[in-house]
Amino acid sequence: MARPNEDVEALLQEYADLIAITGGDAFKARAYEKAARAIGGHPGDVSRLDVAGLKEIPNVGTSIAEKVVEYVRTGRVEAVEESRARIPAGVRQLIAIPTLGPKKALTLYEDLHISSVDELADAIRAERLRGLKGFGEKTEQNILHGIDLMRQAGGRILLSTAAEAAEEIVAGLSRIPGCEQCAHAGSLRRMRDSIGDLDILVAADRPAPFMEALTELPSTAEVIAHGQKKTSVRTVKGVQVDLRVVRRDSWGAALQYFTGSKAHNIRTRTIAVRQGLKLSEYGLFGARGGRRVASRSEEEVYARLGLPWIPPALREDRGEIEAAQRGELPEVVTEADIRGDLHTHTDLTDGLAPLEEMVAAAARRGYAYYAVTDHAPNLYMQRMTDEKILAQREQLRALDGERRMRLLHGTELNIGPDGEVDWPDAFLAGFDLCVASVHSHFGLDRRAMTRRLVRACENPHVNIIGHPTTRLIGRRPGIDVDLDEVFAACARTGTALEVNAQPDRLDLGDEDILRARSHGAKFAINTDAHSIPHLAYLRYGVGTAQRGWLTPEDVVNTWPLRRLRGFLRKHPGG
DNA sequence: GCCGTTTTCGGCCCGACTGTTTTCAGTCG
Repeated sequence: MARPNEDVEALLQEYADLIAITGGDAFKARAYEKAARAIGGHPGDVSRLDVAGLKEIPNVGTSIAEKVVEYVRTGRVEAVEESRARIPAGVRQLIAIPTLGPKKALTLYEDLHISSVDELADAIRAERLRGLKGFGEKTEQNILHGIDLMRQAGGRILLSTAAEAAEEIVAGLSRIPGCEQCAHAGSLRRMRDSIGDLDILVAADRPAPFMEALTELPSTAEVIAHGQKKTSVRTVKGVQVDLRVVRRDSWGAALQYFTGSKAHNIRTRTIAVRQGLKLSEYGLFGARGGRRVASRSEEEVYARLGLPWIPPALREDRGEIEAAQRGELPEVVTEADIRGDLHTHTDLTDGLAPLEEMVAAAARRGYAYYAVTDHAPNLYMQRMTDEKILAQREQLRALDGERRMRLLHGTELNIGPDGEVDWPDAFLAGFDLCVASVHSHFGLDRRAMTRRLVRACENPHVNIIGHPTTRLIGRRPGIDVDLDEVFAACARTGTALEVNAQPDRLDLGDEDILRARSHGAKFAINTDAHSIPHLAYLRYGVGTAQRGWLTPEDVVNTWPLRRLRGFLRKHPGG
């Protein structure tokens, strides 16, 4: 089984949804949700555990442990199958629509026999929802808007989903004899925030074994096209994968070509033409004689065009060609530059792992420092208190310095509608750093929202604006705010903007980062980890930062601790 | 369904907001 923890998490979440839709015990549904999250966030491989081992995971009891074992052994769970038989899959799709939950979904199914998003959209247009209990005009509009949002995502998948699928496929194909090189290309290699399909590239003499292998992978659900040079499949998770096999001596040109972007490639091909050359996926050729002048590596291809190698994340024709020609390409930040994570949670609030386990996992990543920033009291459901956070601080101080990693005690404050935060100044002064984020009142008008965020920046204790736009990719647009004013305020006050690495956030996104950087703002690339596996999401944040042209100088958590502490004091020039 | 120095039953993160109601259900964080 490929990604057992994620598979099990998805299955239990589905069961929780089905229980909720069928009007089952809400607490039972929540129990499955909690178990799903716990298993998704469990660092070990759950497919290797027996019932007793599984029960040691918090929120997993006998019943769920037995279902997990049943799933690992047989690939299915009888109880889930029974629920699936009662509720069509399309009904479950309905609750993915923002503002539409399980209760409304069941009403739509029972009263109007609606069992897909398309049917729902049609029914609203045909005014079939009129008179349905609990459905008014505004509800119809909200649902239609939610459906629009979903469709805008256009079947694109999250960066993390794409990366995990690609790595699995690359690993599988790399094992085949005759594989000289294998890698992913396309928008995944450029680390876009969502991915349409996967491009996998192999260098080998004989394409056939690789084409065959792709169609036979356990993750392959459907073969879309199966040819000599290209094979396309759809995975069980609905991701389209295009595989191309090239000869080894074309590897560099092919990788460059299939990495894109299209706009970047148009520029490189134009440069080739001006030099009397022709660039294709097979190589860089003399236009007349067709003699191959470069193709083995990307470096060689770029060099022959008079350019340094350009990091994939920059290849969007957003000025990287010109910068490269001037010799002014940014030395973009890499994962190795990051010295610590400045936004993380523990099980004191909604994280899964206790403090000492999160700290140990962070230390294993080789960080020089690490900040714990659990939620503040105004996120009421987390039930934070002064006593709890102070007790955590003591516990954290006791762990400080183990394995040479320094610990910072922080919190994630809630920015209220007026820009105020949870605690008074005197209490905030006790933290090493404060992240402040918008978690409510998403609908303020632009002026109020802008004033709100600027006020947060002006708070002398607020060091980082967490997930600044609060967008959720494919689910919720960012808040309506004058970002330029916020970015200017960040630069003026010494408040960093977060590049939140959670794959469904990636917030700020690349274009906003570029704008913020032009204001002179600083950044912090943070995982917002709620479990140990989340610490590895850092790479998606780094990729996003690279797309925003950030260098280590721009990113405060690449700095040595001493310099970071100076920044956290927010004194001008500090 | 999970959990327990309030334990084997009876709770379960709590409150705000929205839209539909006419006193509250549903959804969200």
